[in-house]
Amino acid sequence: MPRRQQIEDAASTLFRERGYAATSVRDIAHALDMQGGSLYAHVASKEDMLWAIVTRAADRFNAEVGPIAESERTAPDKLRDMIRAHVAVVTSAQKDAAVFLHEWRFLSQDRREQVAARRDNYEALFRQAIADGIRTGDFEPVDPRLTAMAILSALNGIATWYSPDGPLSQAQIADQHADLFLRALTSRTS
Amino acid sequence: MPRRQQIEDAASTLFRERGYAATSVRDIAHALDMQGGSLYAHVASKEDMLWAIVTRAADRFNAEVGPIAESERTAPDKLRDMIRAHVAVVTSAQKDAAVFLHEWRFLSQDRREQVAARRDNYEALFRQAIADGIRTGDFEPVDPRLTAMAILSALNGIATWYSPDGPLSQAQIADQHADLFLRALTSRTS
DNA sequence: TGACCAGCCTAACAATCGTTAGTTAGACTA
DNA sequence: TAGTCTAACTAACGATTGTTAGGCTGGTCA
Repeated sequence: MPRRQQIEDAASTLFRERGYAATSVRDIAHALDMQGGSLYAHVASKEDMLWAIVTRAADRFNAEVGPIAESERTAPDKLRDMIRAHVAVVTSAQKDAAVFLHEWRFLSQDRREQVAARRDNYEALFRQAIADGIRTGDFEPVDPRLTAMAILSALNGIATWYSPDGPLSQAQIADQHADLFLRALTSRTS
Repeated sequence: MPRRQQIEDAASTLFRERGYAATSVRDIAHALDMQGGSLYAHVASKEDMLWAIVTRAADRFNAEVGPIAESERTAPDKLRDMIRAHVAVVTSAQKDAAVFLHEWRFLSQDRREQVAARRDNYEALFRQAIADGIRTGDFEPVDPRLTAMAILSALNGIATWYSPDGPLSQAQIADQHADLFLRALTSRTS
Protein backbone atom coordinates (compact mmCIF):
# COMPACT_ATOMS: atom_id res chain seq x y z
CA MET A 1 0.00 0.00 0.00
CA PRO A 2 1.44 3.39 -0.98
CA ARG A 3 2.72 5.48 1.88
CA ARG A 4 0.31 8.26 1.20
CA GLN A 5 -2.67 6.00 1.72
CA GLN A 6 -1.20 4.51 4.88
CA ILE A 7 -1.02 8.03 6.23
CA GLU A 8 -4.61 8.78 5.28
CA ASP A 9 -5.76 5.56 6.91
CA ALA A 10 -3.95 6.32 10.14
CA ALA A 11 -5.34 9.84 10.08
CA SER A 12 -8.83 8.50 9.46
CA THR A 13 -8.55 6.19 12.46
CA LEU A 14 -7.38 8.95 14.76
CA PHE A 15 -9.74 11.62 13.46
CA ARG A 16 -12.59 9.24 14.12
CA GLU A 17 -11.41 8.26 17.59
CA ARG A 18 -10.41 11.68 18.91
CA GLY A 19 -11.78 14.17 16.45
CA TYR A 20 -9.80 16.32 14.03
CA ALA A 21 -8.99 19.20 16.34
CA ALA A 22 -7.87 16.94 19.17
CA THR A 23 -5.55 14.92 16.95
CA SER A 24 -2.06 16.29 16.47
CA VAL A 25 0.14 15.74 13.46
CA ARG A 26 2.58 14.03 15.78
CA ASP A 27 -0.12 11.59 16.87
CA ILE A 28 -0.66 10.53 13.28
CA ALA A 29 3.05 10.21 12.60
CA HIS A 30 3.55 8.22 15.79
CA ALA A 31 0.90 5.72 14.69
CA LEU A 32 3.14 5.03 11.70
CA ASP A 33 6.37 4.99 13.74
CA MET A 34 7.48 8.25 12.26
CA GLN A 35 8.42 11.67 13.52
CA GLY A 36 5.96 14.54 13.25
CA GLY A 37 7.82 16.54 10.68
CA SER A 38 8.36 13.56 8.41
CA LEU A 39 4.72 13.54 7.40
CA TYR A 40 5.22 16.70 5.41
CA ALA A 41 7.23 14.80 2.83
CA HIS A 42 3.93 13.22 1.79
CA VAL A 43 1.26 15.70 2.80
CA ALA A 44 0.99 19.45 2.37
CA SER A 45 -0.91 20.13 5.59
CA LYS A 46 -3.04 18.59 8.29
CA GLU A 47 -6.16 19.82 6.59
CA ASP A 48 -5.11 18.10 3.37
CA MET A 49 -5.37 14.75 5.12
CA LEU A 50 -8.88 15.56 6.27
CA TRP A 51 -9.80 16.74 2.82
CA ALA A 52 -8.51 13.54 1.24
CA ILE A 53 -10.55 11.43 3.64
CA VAL A 54 -13.69 13.49 3.22
CA THR A 55 -13.61 13.46 -0.59
CA ARG A 56 -12.79 9.78 -0.60
CA ALA A 57 -15.88 9.07 1.48
CA ALA A 58 -18.10 11.40 -0.53
CA ASP A 59 -16.94 9.70 -3.73
CA ARG A 60 -17.83 6.31 -2.29
CA PHE A 61 -21.38 7.38 -1.45
CA ASN A 62 -21.94 8.90 -4.86
CA ALA A 63 -20.43 5.93 -6.66
CA GLU A 64 -22.61 3.40 -4.86
CA VAL A 65 -25.90 5.23 -4.54
CA GLY A 66 -25.85 7.51 -7.60
CA PRO A 67 -26.37 4.82 -10.27
CA ILE A 68 -29.29 3.36 -8.34
CA ALA A 69 -30.93 6.76 -8.01
CA GLU A 70 -30.62 7.31 -11.75
CA SER A 71 -31.96 3.90 -12.71
CA GLU A 72 -35.46 3.36 -13.99
CA ARG A 73 -37.71 1.49 -11.61
CA THR A 74 -40.51 1.95 -9.14
CA ALA A 75 -39.87 4.30 -6.25
CA PRO A 76 -40.14 1.66 -3.51
CA ASP A 77 -37.65 -0.65 -5.22
CA LYS A 78 -35.30 2.21 -5.88
CA LEU A 79 -35.41 3.62 -2.39
CA ARG A 80 -34.93 0.20 -0.86
CA ASP A 81 -31.73 -0.33 -2.84
CA MET A 82 -30.51 3.20 -2.14
CA ILE A 83 -30.86 2.55 1.57
CA ARG A 84 -29.06 -0.74 1.24
CA ALA A 85 -26.23 0.82 -0.73
CA HIS A 86 -25.87 3.69 1.72
CA VAL A 87 -25.67 1.30 4.65
CA ALA A 88 -23.12 -0.78 2.77
CA VAL A 89 -20.84 2.24 2.46
CA VAL A 90 -21.35 3.27 6.07
CA THR A 91 -20.41 -0.17 7.33
CA SER A 92 -17.64 -1.06 4.89
CA ALA A 93 -15.92 2.34 4.90
CA GLN A 94 -16.88 3.05 8.47
CA LYS A 95 -13.90 5.18 9.52
CA ASP A 96 -13.99 7.39 6.46
CA ALA A 97 -17.75 7.72 6.69
CA ALA A 98 -17.63 8.76 10.33
CA VAL A 99 -14.93 11.35 9.63
CA PHE A 100 -16.87 12.59 6.63
CA LEU A 101 -20.02 12.98 8.67
CA HIS A 102 -18.58 14.61 11.78
CA GLU A 103 -15.29 16.33 10.98
CA TRP A 104 -15.99 18.08 7.68
CA ARG A 105 -16.72 21.32 9.47
CA PHE A 106 -13.03 21.74 10.27
CA LEU A 107 -12.23 22.26 6.61
CA SER A 108 -11.49 25.71 5.25
CA GLN A 109 -14.47 27.70 4.11
CA ASP A 110 -14.35 26.99 0.40
CA ARG A 111 -13.80 23.29 0.91
CA ARG A 112 -16.57 23.27 3.47
CA GLU A 113 -18.87 24.82 0.91
CA GLN A 114 -17.93 22.19 -1.63
CA VAL A 115 -18.84 19.49 0.86
CA ALA A 116 -22.12 21.19 1.70
CA ALA A 117 -23.01 21.36 -1.98
CA ARG A 118 -22.18 17.72 -2.62
CA ARG A 119 -24.11 16.74 0.47
CA ASP A 120 -27.17 18.64 -0.67
CA ASN A 121 -27.00 17.00 -4.07
CA TYR A 122 -26.78 13.64 -2.41
CA GLU A 123 -29.71 14.27 -0.12
CA ALA A 124 -31.66 15.41 -3.16
CA LEU A 125 -31.39 11.89 -4.56
CA PHE A 126 -33.37 10.64 -1.60
CA ARG A 127 -35.80 13.56 -1.64
CA GLN A 128 -36.45 12.88 -5.31
CA ALA A 129 -37.04 9.18 -4.85
CA ILE A 130 -39.49 9.90 -2.05
CA ALA A 131 -41.27 12.60 -4.05
CA ASP A 132 -41.57 10.24 -7.02
CA GLY A 133 -43.15 7.60 -4.85
CA ILE A 134 -45.66 10.08 -3.52
CA ARG A 135 -46.57 11.19 -7.04
CA THR A 136 -47.19 7.65 -8.21
CA GLY A 137 -49.21 6.91 -5.10
CA ASP A 138 -46.79 4.30 -3.81
CA PHE A 139 -45.86 6.40 -0.81
CA GLU A 140 -47.82 8.26 1.82
CA PRO A 141 -47.90 12.05 1.31
CA VAL A 142 -45.03 12.86 3.67
CA ASP A 143 -42.68 15.85 3.53
CA PRO A 144 -39.87 14.59 1.26
CA ARG A 145 -37.25 16.88 2.74
CA LEU A 146 -37.97 15.97 6.35
CA THR A 147 -38.30 12.30 5.57
CA ALA A 148 -35.07 12.14 3.59
CA MET A 149 -33.32 13.79 6.51
CA ALA A 150 -34.82 11.33 8.96
CA ILE A 151 -33.74 8.36 6.87
CA LEU A 152 -30.22 9.62 6.32
CA SER A 153 -29.78 10.56 9.97
CA ALA A 154 -30.80 7.06 10.98
CA LEU A 155 -28.50 5.43 8.44
CA ASN A 156 -25.57 7.66 9.29
CA GLY A 157 -26.04 6.91 12.96
CA ILE A 158 -25.04 3.36 12.14
CA ALA A 159 -21.47 4.58 11.67
CA THR A 160 -21.42 5.45 15.37
CA TRP A 161 -22.31 2.06 16.80
CA TYR A 162 -21.67 -0.53 14.12
CA SER A 163 -19.06 -3.17 14.82
CA PRO A 164 -18.12 -5.97 12.42
CA ASP A 165 -17.98 -8.25 15.47
CA GLY A 166 -21.53 -7.37 16.50
CA PRO A 167 -24.46 -9.77 16.30
CA LEU A 168 -25.89 -8.20 13.16
CA SER A 169 -24.33 -8.45 9.72
CA GLN A 170 -24.10 -5.55 7.31
CA ALA A 171 -26.87 -7.05 5.23
CA GLN A 172 -29.17 -7.60 8.21
CA ILE A 173 -28.75 -4.02 9.34
CA ALA A 174 -29.32 -2.74 5.83
CA ASP A 175 -32.43 -4.85 5.28
CA GLN A 176 -33.98 -4.01 8.61
CA HIS A 177 -33.57 -0.32 7.98
CA ALA A 178 -34.92 -0.65 4.47
CA ASP A 179 -37.92 -2.58 5.75
CA LEU A 180 -38.54 -0.08 8.51
CA PHE A 181 -38.57 2.97 6.29
CA LEU A 182 -40.44 1.38 3.43
CA ARG A 183 -43.13 0.32 5.85
CA ALA A 184 -43.19 3.91 7.08
CA LEU A 185 -43.64 5.22 3.56
CA THR A 186 -45.77 2.65 1.86
CA SER A 187 -49.42 3.49 1.80
CA ARG A 188 -51.56 0.84 3.42
CA THR A 189 -54.64 1.65 1.36
CA SER A 190 -53.24 -0.21 -1.62
CA MET B 1 -28.98 35.61 34.96
CA PRO B 2 -26.16 34.42 37.23
CA ARG B 3 -22.69 34.77 35.83
CA ARG B 4 -22.05 31.09 35.98
CA GLN B 5 -24.93 30.35 33.68
CA GLN B 6 -23.95 33.09 31.27
CA ILE B 7 -20.60 31.37 30.99
CA GLU B 8 -22.17 27.98 30.37
CA ASP B 9 -24.41 29.44 27.71
CA ALA B 10 -21.54 31.10 25.91
CA ALA B 11 -19.56 27.88 26.17
CA SER B 12 -22.51 25.92 24.82
CA THR B 13 -22.77 28.21 21.82
CA LEU B 14 -19.10 27.96 20.99
CA PHE B 15 -18.76 24.25 21.69
CA ARG B 16 -21.62 23.67 19.29
CA GLU B 17 -20.26 25.96 16.59
CA ARG B 18 -16.59 24.98 16.69
CA GLY B 19 -16.43 21.84 18.78
CA TYR B 20 -14.98 21.49 22.25
CA ALA B 21 -11.36 20.88 21.28
CA ALA B 22 -11.30 23.76 18.82
CA THR B 23 -12.73 26.24 21.31
CA SER B 24 -10.24 27.95 23.60
CA VAL B 25 -10.97 29.22 27.06
CA ARG B 26 -10.06 32.65 25.77
CA ASP B 27 -12.71 32.36 23.06
CA ILE B 28 -15.38 31.77 25.68
CA ALA B 29 -14.15 34.62 27.85
CA HIS B 30 -14.01 36.95 24.89
CA ALA B 31 -17.64 36.21 24.06
CA LEU B 32 -18.44 37.64 27.49
CA ASP B 33 -16.02 40.57 27.19
CA MET B 34 -13.70 39.07 29.71
CA GLN B 35 -10.09 38.00 29.81
CA GLY B 36 -9.19 34.31 29.60
CA GLY B 37 -7.95 33.92 33.13
CA SER B 38 -10.98 35.62 34.62
CA LEU B 39 -13.14 32.62 33.85
CA TYR B 40 -11.40 30.62 36.52
CA ALA B 41 -13.05 32.68 39.22
CA HIS B 42 -16.29 30.92 38.26
CA VAL B 43 -15.23 27.62 36.76
CA ALA B 44 -12.69 25.04 37.85
CA SER B 45 -11.65 23.96 34.39
CA LYS B 46 -12.63 23.92 30.75
CA GLU B 47 -13.90 20.40 31.11
CA ASP B 48 -16.17 21.52 33.95
CA MET B 49 -18.06 23.75 31.57
CA LEU B 50 -18.58 20.86 29.18
CA TRP B 51 -19.66 18.63 32.05
CA ALA B 52 -22.19 21.19 33.23
CA ILE B 53 -23.71 21.47 29.74
CA VAL B 54 -23.79 17.73 29.19
CA THR B 55 -25.47 16.92 32.50
CA ARG B 56 -27.91 19.76 32.03
CA ALA B 57 -28.97 18.33 28.68
CA ALA B 58 -29.13 14.75 29.95
CA ASP B 59 -31.32 15.92 32.84
CA ARG B 60 -33.67 17.61 30.43
CA PHE B 61 -34.14 14.47 28.36
CA ASN B 62 -34.78 12.33 31.39
CA ALA B 63 -37.15 14.85 32.93
CA GLU B 64 -39.28 15.12 29.81
CA VAL B 65 -39.29 11.58 28.49
CA GLY B 66 -38.88 9.53 31.68
CA PRO B 67 -42.38 10.13 33.11
CA ILE B 68 -43.98 9.23 29.81
CA ALA B 69 -42.00 6.01 29.58
CA GLU B 70 -43.12 5.05 33.07
CA SER B 71 -46.78 5.86 32.49
CA GLU B 72 -49.39 3.21 31.89
CA ARG B 73 -50.81 3.14 28.42
CA THR B 74 -50.64 1.31 25.12
CA ALA B 75 -47.26 1.08 23.47
CA PRO B 76 -48.18 3.10 20.38
CA ASP B 77 -49.54 5.99 22.42
CA LYS B 78 -46.57 5.91 24.74
CA LEU B 79 -43.97 5.79 21.99
CA ARG B 80 -45.68 8.58 20.09
CA ASP B 81 -45.46 10.87 23.10
CA MET B 82 -41.89 9.84 23.87
CA ILE B 83 -40.89 10.83 20.37
CA ARG B 84 -42.72 14.13 20.68
CA ALA B 85 -41.08 14.88 24.02
CA HIS B 86 -37.64 14.00 22.74
CA VAL B 87 -38.06 16.26 19.74
CA ALA B 88 -39.30 19.03 22.02
CA VAL B 89 -36.07 18.87 24.02
CA VAL B 90 -33.90 18.72 20.91
CA THR B 91 -35.53 21.79 19.43
CA SER B 92 -36.01 23.88 22.57
CA ALA B 93 -32.59 23.15 24.12
CA GLN B 94 -30.89 22.82 20.79
CA LYS B 95 -27.42 24.05 21.70
CA ASP B 96 -27.12 21.95 24.82
CA ALA B 97 -28.54 18.93 23.03
CA ALA B 98 -26.06 19.24 20.18
CA VAL B 99 -23.14 19.57 22.59
CA PHE B 100 -24.44 16.65 24.61
CA LEU B 101 -24.70 14.49 21.52
CA HIS B 102 -21.41 15.33 19.86
CA GLU B 103 -18.91 16.59 22.43
CA TRP B 104 -19.38 14.24 25.37
CA ARG B 105 -16.45 12.15 24.24
CA PHE B 106 -14.05 14.88 25.30
CA LEU B 107 -14.92 14.33 28.94
CA SER B 108 -12.54 12.50 31.25
CA GLN B 109 -12.93 8.76 31.36
CA ASP B 110 -15.08 8.41 34.45
CA ARG B 111 -17.41 11.20 33.40
CA ARG B 112 -17.58 9.68 29.95
CA GLU B 113 -18.60 6.40 31.50
CA GLN B 114 -21.32 8.11 33.49
CA VAL B 115 -22.69 9.64 30.32
CA ALA B 116 -22.54 6.31 28.52
CA ALA B 117 -24.48 4.66 31.33
CA ARG B 118 -27.15 7.34 31.40
CA ARG B 119 -27.42 7.18 27.66
CA ASP B 120 -27.89 3.45 27.71
CA ASN B 121 -30.60 3.76 30.33
CA TYR B 122 -32.32 6.34 28.22
CA GLU B 123 -32.18 4.25 25.07
CA ALA B 124 -33.59 1.36 27.11
CA LEU B 125 -36.77 3.37 27.60
CA PHE B 126 -37.31 3.31 23.86
CA ARG B 127 -36.24 -0.31 23.49
CA GLN B 128 -38.68 -1.25 26.19
CA ALA B 129 -41.60 0.62 24.67
CA ILE B 130 -40.92 -1.03 21.33
CA ALA B 131 -40.59 -4.48 22.88
CA ASP B 132 -43.86 -3.97 24.76
CA GLY B 133 -45.64 -3.09 21.56
CA ILE B 134 -44.33 -6.19 19.86
CA ARG B 135 -45.46 -8.38 22.76
CA THR B 136 -48.97 -6.99 22.65
CA GLY B 137 -49.09 -7.36 18.89
CA ASP B 138 -49.38 -3.63 18.27
CA PHE B 139 -45.99 -3.48 16.57
CA GLU B 140 -44.32 -5.49 13.86
CA PRO B 141 -41.71 -7.95 15.15
CA VAL B 142 -38.68 -5.70 14.60
CA ASP B 143 -35.38 -5.75 16.48
CA PRO B 144 -36.05 -3.38 19.40
CA ARG B 145 -32.42 -2.40 19.84
CA LEU B 146 -31.83 -1.57 16.20
CA THR B 147 -35.14 0.20 15.86
CA ALA B 148 -34.63 2.30 18.97
CA MET B 149 -31.25 3.34 17.63
CA ALA B 150 -32.74 4.25 14.25
CA ILE B 151 -35.44 6.37 15.86
CA LEU B 152 -33.08 8.17 18.19
CA SER B 153 -30.52 8.79 15.47
CA ALA B 154 -33.22 10.35 13.32
CA LEU B 155 -34.53 12.50 16.16
CA ASN B 156 -31.06 13.58 17.26
CA GLY B 157 -30.23 14.52 13.71
CA ILE B 158 -32.84 17.25 14.03
CA ALA B 159 -30.44 19.13 16.31
CA THR B 160 -28.11 19.50 13.34
CA TRP B 161 -30.46 21.18 10.91
CA TYR B 162 -33.36 22.63 12.91
CA SER B 163 -33.84 26.36 12.88
CA PRO B 164 -36.61 28.22 14.72
CA ASP B 165 -36.92 30.38 11.60
CA GLY B 166 -37.44 27.40 9.32
CA PRO B 167 -40.74 26.55 7.61
CA LEU B 168 -41.60 23.78 10.06
CA SER B 169 -42.61 24.33 13.67
CA GLN B 170 -41.36 22.21 16.54
CA ALA B 171 -44.74 20.51 16.73
CA GLN B 172 -44.89 19.77 13.03
CA ILE B 173 -41.47 18.20 13.06
CA ALA B 174 -42.32 16.17 16.14
CA ASP B 175 -45.62 14.94 14.73
CA GLN B 176 -44.22 14.02 11.36
CA HIS B 177 -41.49 11.98 12.95
CA ALA B 178 -43.94 10.32 15.29
CA ASP B 179 -46.24 9.51 12.39
CA LEU B 180 -43.39 8.16 10.32
CA PHE B 181 -42.07 5.79 12.93
CA LEU B 182 -45.44 4.65 14.18
CA ARG B 183 -46.41 3.79 10.64
CA ALA B 184 -43.15 1.89 10.38
CA LEU B 185 -43.90 -0.07 13.52
CA THR B 186 -47.63 -0.56 13.41
CA SER B 187 -48.71 -3.89 12.04
CA ARG B 188 -50.97 -3.55 9.03
CA THR B 189 -52.68 -6.91 9.58
CA SER B 190 -54.77 -5.49 12.35
C1' DT C 1 31.49 3.83 -9.67
C1' DG C 2 28.77 7.87 -9.16
C1' DA C 3 24.52 10.51 -9.39
C1' DC C 4 19.98 10.42 -7.91
C1' DC C 5 15.97 10.01 -5.07
C1' DA C 6 12.55 8.81 -1.87
C1' DG C 7 11.98 8.50 3.01
C1' DC C 8 12.94 9.79 7.34
C1' DC C 9 15.39 12.39 11.04
C1' DT C 10 16.54 16.33 14.13
C1' DA C 11 15.96 20.91 15.61
C1' DA C 12 13.80 24.79 15.72
C1' DC C 13 10.12 28.61 14.77
C1' DA C 14 6.22 31.38 16.33
C1' DA C 15 1.80 30.84 18.03
C1' DT C 16 -1.48 29.22 21.07
C1' DC C 17 -3.04 26.20 24.66
C1' DG C 18 -5.09 25.54 29.79
C1' DT C 19 -4.06 27.13 34.01
C1' DT C 20 -2.11 29.77 38.08
C1' DA C 21 -0.77 33.75 40.94
C1' DG C 22 -0.96 38.14 42.51
C1' DT C 23 -3.40 42.44 42.24
C1' DT C 24 -6.99 46.00 41.88
C1' DA C 25 -11.43 48.47 41.99
C1' DG C 26 -15.89 48.69 43.69
C1' DA C 27 -19.81 47.21 46.52
C1' DC C 28 -21.73 45.36 50.64
C1' DT C 29 -21.53 44.74 55.90
C1' DA C 30 -20.16 44.98 60.77
C1' DT D 1 -14.91 53.69 58.99
C1' DA D 2 -12.64 49.29 58.57
C1' DG D 3 -13.05 44.81 56.80
C1' DT D 4 -14.66 41.54 53.55
C1' DC D 5 -16.42 39.81 49.29
C1' DT D 6 -16.96 39.76 44.28
C1' DA D 7 -15.44 40.10 39.82
C1' DA D 8 -12.39 41.28 37.03
C1' DC D 9 -7.51 42.34 35.51
C1' DT D 10 -2.40 41.43 33.99
C1' DA D 11 1.43 38.57 33.41
C1' DA D 12 3.48 34.61 33.22
C1' DC D 13 4.30 29.26 33.29
C1' DG D 14 5.29 25.04 30.74
C1' DA D 15 3.48 22.35 27.29
C1' DT D 16 1.90 21.56 22.79
C1' DT D 17 0.47 23.08 18.25
C1' DG D 18 1.33 23.08 12.78
C1' DT D 19 4.96 23.78 9.98
C1' DT D 20 9.70 24.48 7.89
C1' DA D 21 14.67 23.72 6.85
C1' DG D 22 18.57 21.12 6.33
C1' DG D 23 20.91 16.83 6.69
C1' DC D 24 21.49 11.71 6.67
C1' DT D 25 20.75 6.93 4.68
C1' DG D 26 19.81 3.14 1.69
C1' DG D 27 18.69 1.51 -2.60
C1' DT D 28 18.16 2.27 -7.99
C1' DC D 29 19.85 3.15 -12.34
C1' DA D 30 23.26 4.96 -15.82
